Amino acid sequence: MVRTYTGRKKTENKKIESESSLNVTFAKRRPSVMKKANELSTLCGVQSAVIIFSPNGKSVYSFGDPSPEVLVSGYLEHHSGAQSSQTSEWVEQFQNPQTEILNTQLNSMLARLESEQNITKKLKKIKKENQEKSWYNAPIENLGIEELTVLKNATLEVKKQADQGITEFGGSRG
Amino acid sequence: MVRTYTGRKKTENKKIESESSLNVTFAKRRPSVMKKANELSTLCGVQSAVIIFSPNGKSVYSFGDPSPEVLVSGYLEHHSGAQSSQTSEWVEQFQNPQTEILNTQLNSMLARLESEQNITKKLKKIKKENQEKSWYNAPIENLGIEELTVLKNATLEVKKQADQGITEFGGSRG
DNA sequence: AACTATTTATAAGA
DNA sequence: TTCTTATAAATAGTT
Repeated sequence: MVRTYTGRKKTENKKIESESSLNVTFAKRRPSVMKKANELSTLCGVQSAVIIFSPNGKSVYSFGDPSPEVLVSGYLEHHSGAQSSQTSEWVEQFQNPQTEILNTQLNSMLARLESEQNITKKLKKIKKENQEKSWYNAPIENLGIEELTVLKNATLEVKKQADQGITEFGGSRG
Repeated sequence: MVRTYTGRKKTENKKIESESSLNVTFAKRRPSVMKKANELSTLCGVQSAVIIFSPNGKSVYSFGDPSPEVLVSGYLEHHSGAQSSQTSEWVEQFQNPQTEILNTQLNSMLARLESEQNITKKLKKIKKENQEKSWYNAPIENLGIEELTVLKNATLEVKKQADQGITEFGGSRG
């Protein structure tokens, strides 16, 4: 048989023109970026977050260890205080006097946003999805990064709520 | 000669115990995550951001197309309004009535923080680093993700300021 | 810090 | 579009 298939070619460095292949590439690469970030967090015990918008800009995908919002908050806070002294040294910002005040308010608001999230509601949603898809019974290796994030966060939430006597998650059993 | 080297072993899935090898792994993997995000942005024309804290938590590395702050702002804004309908559907938050008000204030503050950054100061810093390292003369392929980000952002800034008659960047010539 | 054997990630093709 | 496969990249352990 004649074999015309030659495997992947070397990388370009510009936007993919064909919209269909662009979407295919996006679908393949987006989970990989998040997976890599997750591995880095796990292997090195560091906090990381990834935020990616879809090609049409209408949806956003995020990964965060801890949650993206918490890490984003920490990121903004970090930039308000001591400057990092390594690679990101070139990021010069939030240095004006008034900024400190603004940042205090900002963090306060982020904290309020955080606390306003109803954790119980979030857990109900997760539980509902569990019943529908039962991905939690699958081998860890087969889970997507989103499911792993849910699992990790859910575990933390459940542990947190367990201390308060709330045990709604995982209560269903036939 | 006897060859005892066997190449890389299969992956684990837990935190690296040895602090030294943890740092080595972090140093190897962090740039890769950012490179992948940058490729995704370039190839697919999408917005993305990565935020990674160092193992000691004292420094933060970031990549953003556009800048991390802008994208973070967009991310927070996105979560305040319409819910994404795809993979990140499970992210339920910022849904309370009061949240909308908070978020408007938040975005307003972020905008102020943005504008308070002195772009000229940033460009001076970049220029100084250019003179010290001259990475801008190296082939694009050899540049790290941080330098590429600087280059990209600097290009945009210069273009923006050029419209205003400000041309401080790139003014030195022996 | 530089070097290789392998493991992963993927661009195309079927 | 999902699956397959050759090849490009990433990287763990070694030196």
